[in-house]
Amino acid sequence: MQSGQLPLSELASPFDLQSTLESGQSYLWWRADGNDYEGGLYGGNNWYRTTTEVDDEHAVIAVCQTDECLKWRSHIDAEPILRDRLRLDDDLTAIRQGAPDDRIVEAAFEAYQGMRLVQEPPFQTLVSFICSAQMRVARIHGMQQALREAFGTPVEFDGETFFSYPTPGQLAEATEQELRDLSLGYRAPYVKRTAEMVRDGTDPADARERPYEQAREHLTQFVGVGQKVADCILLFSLGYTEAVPLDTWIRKIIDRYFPDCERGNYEETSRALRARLGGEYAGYTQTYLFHYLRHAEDPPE
DNA sequence: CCCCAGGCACCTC
DNA sequence: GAGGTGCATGGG
Repeated sequence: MQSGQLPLSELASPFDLQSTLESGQSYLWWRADGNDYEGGLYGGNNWYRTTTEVDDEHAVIAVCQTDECLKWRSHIDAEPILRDRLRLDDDLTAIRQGAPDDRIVEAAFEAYQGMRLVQEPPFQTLVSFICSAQMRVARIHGMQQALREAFGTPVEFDGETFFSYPTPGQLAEATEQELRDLSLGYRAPYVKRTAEMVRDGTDPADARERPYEQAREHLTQFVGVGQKVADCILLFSLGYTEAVPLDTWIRKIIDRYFPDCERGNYEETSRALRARLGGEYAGYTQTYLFHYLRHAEDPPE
């Protein structure tokens, strides 16, 4: 067992673990108290866990934020992985300066200071967002937990047994009925067929070689992936910070705050909102707006 | 009973 | 390419 502490004072910008992991970007971590996505408890001292693979070995990573630092425990040296997956080196000040000077954008950045985009493993993100279609955040997370327990590999950690996220091969071997039994509904065949594609050599990470809009188009070859899900994979896994996924919440936000960006189809509306939100880091701003307006009781005009 | 959730595949035209 | 329809499940 290894452990470490990463002083928050060494980061370029503030950091907030809970909003980063519970803002609907990633469904690949779970809280030690089991109270995922139930809100409250802001202020830290919750351990979050996930798994990773190093040289075909499965490892658990546990992380907890205190007032002064990010503490971690793991089978491996987790610091570089945390730095990467939680984008600890992002300069939020610069990102915020590139965002538009709107009341609603200011309020969102102010409400969740320190929230980062995540950068999660491509296949796991791909499956997570196939499951996300017409589904609530808490249930998407529950589905990923169910997939781990049904098809992942057991990993011992701190005297408990956890499960790795299933590999493409492990998921491809699941039957459609087994996936339906986990309440995946009509997404079950999408997950199975996509897992088969990845197992057989089509790598979602290959999208990285392409410019943004071509990368989005490339990802739609996977079954169950349309433009919106493709944008989520680009934004939350492949480092395309300009990607702006247009889901039901963002469409409400467009109606209310950016009606001039509505262009009647996904591609053009996305392009207009991307420009409106500052271009290069538009997806960062979008993620703040999404999280803020989904929880705000009394949003400003 | 209704409506909705980080939509997509498939079908017309 | 634009526009409809069916699709699973659970919560409010």
